[in-house]
Amino acid sequence: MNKALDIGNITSLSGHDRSAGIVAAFPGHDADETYGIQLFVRDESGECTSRFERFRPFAWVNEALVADICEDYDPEITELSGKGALNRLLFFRDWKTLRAAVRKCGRGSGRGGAKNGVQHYFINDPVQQYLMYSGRTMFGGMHFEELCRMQVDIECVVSEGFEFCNPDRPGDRIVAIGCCCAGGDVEIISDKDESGMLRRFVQFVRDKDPDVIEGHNLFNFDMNYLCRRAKLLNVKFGIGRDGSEPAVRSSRFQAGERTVQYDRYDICGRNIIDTMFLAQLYDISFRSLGGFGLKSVARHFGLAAENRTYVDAADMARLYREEPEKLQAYLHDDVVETRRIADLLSRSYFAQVQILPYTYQDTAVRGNATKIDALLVREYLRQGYALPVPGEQRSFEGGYTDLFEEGVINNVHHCDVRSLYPSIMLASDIAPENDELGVFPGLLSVLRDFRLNARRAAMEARNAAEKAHYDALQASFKILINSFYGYLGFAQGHFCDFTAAAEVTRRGRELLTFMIDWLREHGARPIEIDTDGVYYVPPAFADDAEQQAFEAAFVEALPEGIEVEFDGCYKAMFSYKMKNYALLCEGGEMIIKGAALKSRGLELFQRRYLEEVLRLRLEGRDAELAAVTERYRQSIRNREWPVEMFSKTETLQDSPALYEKKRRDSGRSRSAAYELAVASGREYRAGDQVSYYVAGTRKSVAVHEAARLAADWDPENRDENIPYYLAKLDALSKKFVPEDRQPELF
DNA sequence: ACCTGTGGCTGATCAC
DNA sequence: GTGATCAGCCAC
Repeated sequence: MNKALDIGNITSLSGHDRSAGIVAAFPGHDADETYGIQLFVRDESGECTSRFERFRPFAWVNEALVADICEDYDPEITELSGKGALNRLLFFRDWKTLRAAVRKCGRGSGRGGAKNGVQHYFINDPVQQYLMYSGRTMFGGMHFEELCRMQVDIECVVSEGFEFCNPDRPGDRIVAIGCCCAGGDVEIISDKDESGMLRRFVQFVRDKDPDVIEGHNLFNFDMNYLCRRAKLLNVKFGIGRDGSEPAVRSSRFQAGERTVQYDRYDICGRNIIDTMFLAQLYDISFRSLGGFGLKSVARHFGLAAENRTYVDAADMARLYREEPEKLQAYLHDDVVETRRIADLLSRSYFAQVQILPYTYQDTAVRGNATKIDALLVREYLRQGYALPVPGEQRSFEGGYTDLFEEGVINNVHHCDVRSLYPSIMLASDIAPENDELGVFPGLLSVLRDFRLNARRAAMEARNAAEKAHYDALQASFKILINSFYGYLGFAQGHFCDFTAAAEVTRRGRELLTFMIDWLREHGARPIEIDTDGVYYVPPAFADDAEQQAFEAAFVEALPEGIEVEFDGCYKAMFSYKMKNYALLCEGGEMIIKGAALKSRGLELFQRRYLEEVLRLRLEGRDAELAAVTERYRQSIRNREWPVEMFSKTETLQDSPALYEKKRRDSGRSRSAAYELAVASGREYRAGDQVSYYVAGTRKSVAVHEAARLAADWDPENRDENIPYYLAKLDALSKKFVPEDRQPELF
């Protein structure tokens, strides 16, 4: 281990107890019925030892509430120092008592902030409480390869006459369970006797005793199906480390603007990692995934199983009867791909869990601002300081975005300020006003140094495993570092500070304005700016030395603590609107940015058409534009495309039930995706995607009436709306093809 | 029960 | 038709 990366002495970051990694922890009682936590710790030999530690769950309250709670629940009281409103820590004899006491404090979880008069706060999970109080972390000191990981996938058949799986329908059933543990072979459990299969699966989990169970869409499909079948068939699904069955509750997972409603399962002493969630989180930063299904994700990362077998899901029942070996091969490939995707995407969460007072499972479903909050709260707790209550929310101004030139521009350079907001916060000492211990700036600065060290270690790594380890480490830190600014504006954070957030962005805008002025004064032409970067046409340089002198002078002109990176030279740029542009790289590669140019809200044919048009324009081949438009027109008229080309995929932000409620209560407009979801009879929930196309023969149709599910497409009886799609193509062509290059109308 | 932020573009719907 | 509004997606 690189010495510079020993986080053992940075207590605010690593937790204050660096003893061996906990692989599992769950609440329980010892022989004399005292409440506590059962711990499983794996030593260097890989052996797991278990021990019980007494632990009293706790809650923060304001002193005014103490007398009232003491009356009924007899907590032990610790006075906390400092100015925060939550200045007493109450320890209760067990979880049940804590919950009852908290209920007495009033409604909500205590995160409503001062405006709601909230005077208490508690962490609603005993294991998380234990981690926060003890300063320990899950898997501390372990390597990713030492984790015992298991992958699961199941195949089901649907009763005759039904289209969708329903585990509560006796005629439906699981026909095969594929699982793989710790890099071993894939095991397929398949039998005529479904109860027997489930019992064998339970035994498999107990034998292998995994720390983590991974699967693609595991929460909303496989776990759900397995548990419900087990219940229906009266099989005890005791896969917990204490032999208990999984617990389930409805929860929400947020990935950027998308909210996914899911059935959260908790297996005692184990962690569930859903690779579909990880893929969605990945896509927030990269926006490159075509879809979130297993096959689509595997293909995107180049991880598809060799000689992959493909099976039509609707054909599962026949396969099960007639070609079971084909079904098994298919399931085998699914499990292999799931494992590979998890290998790639879960490392960063493994790196995080060694720092955060969270379980592994929580680390992979909870947001960044919440994680920063947990780090701050843990340090205040360790130092015996009171917690502040969040102040009242207010909105504030963001980054500076502007556009100075439109159209095709040759020889465009780009520069950006390295970690703009973190740099501003550190250079100008901007921190939450109520952070009296100065933990926020301390953490930020430690994390930044630490990340630079991790990045260096990754570059100097001697083997692939070491490189992967340090890469995951530095990537996780980067995400955490970038979340510090967002945390200032996060209304539920105990240390949020909207004035500080506004000051950060104000200085950012000021800096960008200065950069534009400098570029103009030195003969450059700024084209487009967004928050922390500028696209510009540099002045004509006689040679490389002149360019270097220009860039050095620019760097020199910037304030202390602000670094600029020159990170791109492009042959051409098509500047369309703010946050919307296309770049042609020196090597011929094209980069497209912006909702207007590459949104999933555009049908595939529109995205393809735009790609072709933008490339021709960037390469100065305008003469060929008319032919491209004409070719797309012909394809629409002649019905040449598969349905995927002109169908649209939308994510339901609300459940169909909530949509209908909003329509009734607040006059929400109709929307095709929801109307189709409701009409389908299938159970949709928030976060599900709906693909549809527009049918009919008239150009102007109400989309919500003319829309059809892509799944119901009949290639023998094509009914896509030709005038409607032609009009869409024409609208696009009018926007991106110059008038003199439009094809002649027929 | 859960939740980082603001800024910008587009298409669909709906009242006028 | 037109403008306002909203939902969805994207940039940073």
